[in-house]
Amino acid sequence: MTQIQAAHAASQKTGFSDGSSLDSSLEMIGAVMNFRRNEEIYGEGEAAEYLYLVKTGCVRAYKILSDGRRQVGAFYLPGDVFGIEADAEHTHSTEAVGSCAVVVFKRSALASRATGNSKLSQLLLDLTINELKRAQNHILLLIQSAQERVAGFLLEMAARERKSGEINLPMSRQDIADYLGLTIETVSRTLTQLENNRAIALPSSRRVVLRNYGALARLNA
Amino acid sequence: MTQIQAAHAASQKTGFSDGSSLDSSLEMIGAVMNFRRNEEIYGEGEAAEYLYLVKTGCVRAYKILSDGRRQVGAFYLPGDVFGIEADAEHTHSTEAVGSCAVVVFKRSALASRATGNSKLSQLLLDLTINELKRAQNHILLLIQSAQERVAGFLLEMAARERKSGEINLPMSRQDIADYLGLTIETVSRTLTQLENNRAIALPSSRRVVLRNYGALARLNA
DNA sequence: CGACCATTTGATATGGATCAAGCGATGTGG
DNA sequence: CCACATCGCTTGATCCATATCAAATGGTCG
Repeated sequence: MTQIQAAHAASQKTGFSDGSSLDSSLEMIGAVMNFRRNEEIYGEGEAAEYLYLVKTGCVRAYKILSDGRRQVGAFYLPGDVFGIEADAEHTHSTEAVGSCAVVVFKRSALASRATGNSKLSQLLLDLTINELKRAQNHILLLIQSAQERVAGFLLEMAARERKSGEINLPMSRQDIADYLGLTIETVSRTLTQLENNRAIALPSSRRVVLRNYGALARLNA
Repeated sequence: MTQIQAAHAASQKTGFSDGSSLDSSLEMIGAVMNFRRNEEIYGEGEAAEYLYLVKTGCVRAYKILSDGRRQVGAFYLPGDVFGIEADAEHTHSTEAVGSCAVVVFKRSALASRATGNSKLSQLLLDLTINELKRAQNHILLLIQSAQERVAGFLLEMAARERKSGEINLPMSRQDIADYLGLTIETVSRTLTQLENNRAIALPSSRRVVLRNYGALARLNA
């Protein structure tokens, strides 16, 4: 299930019964903000008063380790909600990957839309469970080989982009490397290997055509 | 914060105001079940009607990949609640590491204890956020070197065991290896390295004395 | 056109996996 | 109570996947 689908499902289950999607509901109660490439949205450790819905562009959540290494925990695409990965404080910093627009709203503002507090809690729970599943899937990727990680990443992106066949990668090789726990060189080499195996085509470095879905899926857990 | 503390905090926040801890509250509404070493508690994909509270022993949550590799997602110790890592179905299988006792109760049974449904939702949300944080920490471990992973694992266990200084490992080297994405040989070698560095002592293979906490912490993110 | 940045490609080094053997503790049958 | 089998752990030797170091290529923007 993609995040968009999850959000819709969550809105169904939680009483947005006017037929509107979660994102259009939230859009009405929040302000749209625009961020430029690499601009910080919030920092790790900040109070987590707000939730965010990606309208356009892509957001990365990351941590910097004491020795300077960077760990990218997630990428958020249009329709994804982020900022839920916390109770009192955010556990990651977030930045715009490229220029992007997000809807920002106070957690507490949700209460006025949902009929009764339990609906709000249910929505937050659904979103958190989604985030947990994403993290569990990420863990699964990280115990595998470089080929398996890259294939898994491409399949994940393809599932989320929803235009089956071709993926547009908004993020750099370095972003992907830091997400997969690999180096930029290994990511690049692995992509060329997959291209040589006819599993994918790379019309440009940020576009990936899935040529042999089965071959990729076989590399996946 | 340990899971026990988290559970207590959760019970405070969610209205178990008679001063009892979460686990003793749950104990009253669930049945105690005993499991033998390696006995399955539930399987991946099963309906997730129940929640579980560890009374004694240790439980592992894991997945088996298509090629037979095993991924241990978490260890649960006394005071920990597990089974929340899911909405409709469990995302992992769970087994008793050694013989253990758990309190089992229906999710829905929580409602009768909590005063009003929102309290229940809040409790579930707190537990889920805790699980999410655990997963995020796990991700952080998996992008690091073998030494860093093992050191991080020991520190995590020490924090949870709460008898600072000495850790009792209920799980085998294979369990640890599958949790850390390493081989059993590498886990073993890394532990002996840490022993040679005077960071730990190993009175027996399942007992670890933390001799130089700072050295371990320096290996940690 | 030229400078800059992202990406690819190449050569080499290395950490952890793999293959293999030895060791120690625990339990079982004689 | 001892001899032996078994299991979990450690240690050793070698191999390989990925990191590291280095350079070339390509794409973008002033």
